[in-house]
Amino acid sequence: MHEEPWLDDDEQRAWRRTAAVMTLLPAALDAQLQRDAGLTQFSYLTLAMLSETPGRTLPMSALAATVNSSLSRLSHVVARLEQQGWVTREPSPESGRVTVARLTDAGLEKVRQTAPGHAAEVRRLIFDVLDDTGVESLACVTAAILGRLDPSGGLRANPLNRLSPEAGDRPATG
Amino acid sequence: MHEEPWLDDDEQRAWRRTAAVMTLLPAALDAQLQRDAGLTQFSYLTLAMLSETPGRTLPMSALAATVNSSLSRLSHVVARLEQQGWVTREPSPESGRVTVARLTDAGLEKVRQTAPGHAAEVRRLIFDVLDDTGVESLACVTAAILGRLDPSGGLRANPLNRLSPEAGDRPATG
DNA sequence: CCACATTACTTGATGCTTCAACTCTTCGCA
DNA sequence: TGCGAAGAGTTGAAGCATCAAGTAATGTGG
Repeated sequence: MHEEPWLDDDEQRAWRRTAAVMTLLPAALDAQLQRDAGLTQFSYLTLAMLSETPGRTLPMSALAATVNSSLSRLSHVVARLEQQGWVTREPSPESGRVTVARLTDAGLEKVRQTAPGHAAEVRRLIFDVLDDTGVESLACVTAAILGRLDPSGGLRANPLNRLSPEAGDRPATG
Repeated sequence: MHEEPWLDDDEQRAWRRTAAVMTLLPAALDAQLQRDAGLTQFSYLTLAMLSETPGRTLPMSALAATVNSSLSRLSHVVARLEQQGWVTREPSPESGRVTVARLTDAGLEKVRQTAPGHAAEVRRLIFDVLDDTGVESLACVTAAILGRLDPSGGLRANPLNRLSPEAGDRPATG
């Protein structure tokens, strides 16, 4: 913790660019998903996390932690996904106060259709412009910041993101 | 452009962390501004950009480019800022179709009160956990990504962000 | 000099996010 | 065993962003 709150020139430069990326990158990724799949980044991520889970089910709070969201936000989103037929909710047999979300077959199909295009956009916007050192830098810097944002590690710094093929799931484009 | 849309393990790791940062960092910065000043990051940025401009006035479209937003979004936000008494809008004398936004004295005062706390939070969440190399890495990586996001450079990759003191404006905390 | 496209901006509707309030269940504990 | 606290989840309202459509002013080709 410094005494001086202001940023020096290098920090200033880094911060301005970071702020611009934080504005433009999510907008670009959302635009692709909206256009090609009618999904937001968040609802896609929700489906994707379920698709990675054995049994394709997760309690709402576990899912919320996985996608770094509040339970309230997730509840609203899952309600919409349920209306689309991509997710169902059932009371857990194990505890009366937990609700488990389950990805339906239609939901899994939706993820499978959407994933390649999304992965391609992530590659286009991020990894196509970075060499190996750049990727390493990005991993380091974001790890450091995440440590500060989420000191407990309770929220998933590491959400599986449905951008690598499962065994036997390699798509035709791959 | 690769043939393979999927990400390898290193890219995967970098992307997951980046996605988490893009979720959590704006939320954290918004929380600080909301709590301490009743502003969103975006409305703060709008005020801050005006405060940096000679004459504290900018046409709406120039301001929109500066803060990386659509004109529509800016118009709604400026309407709210106008209601708070921090900004006024007047037709430009130079062209009948441009509206210039002007930061009022109250608006400038608001920025001055809000800036140090916001800068401190940016420092706490980002720069306190990065050494010089980390700052350099962040600047490089974000520059590369911005180049792809905004190839024209038309949107400001470089918004002045009211995080460095103006001459003679160094606060008591500095 | 007049139609037409373009630029600059606003507005209203729609949808997503957040916040606070609420229910229901389970746990702790006396 | 029974009561209060904490956990899990939902809901409704309010705020903010986005989108499509609209107005008004200004260039531009014929």
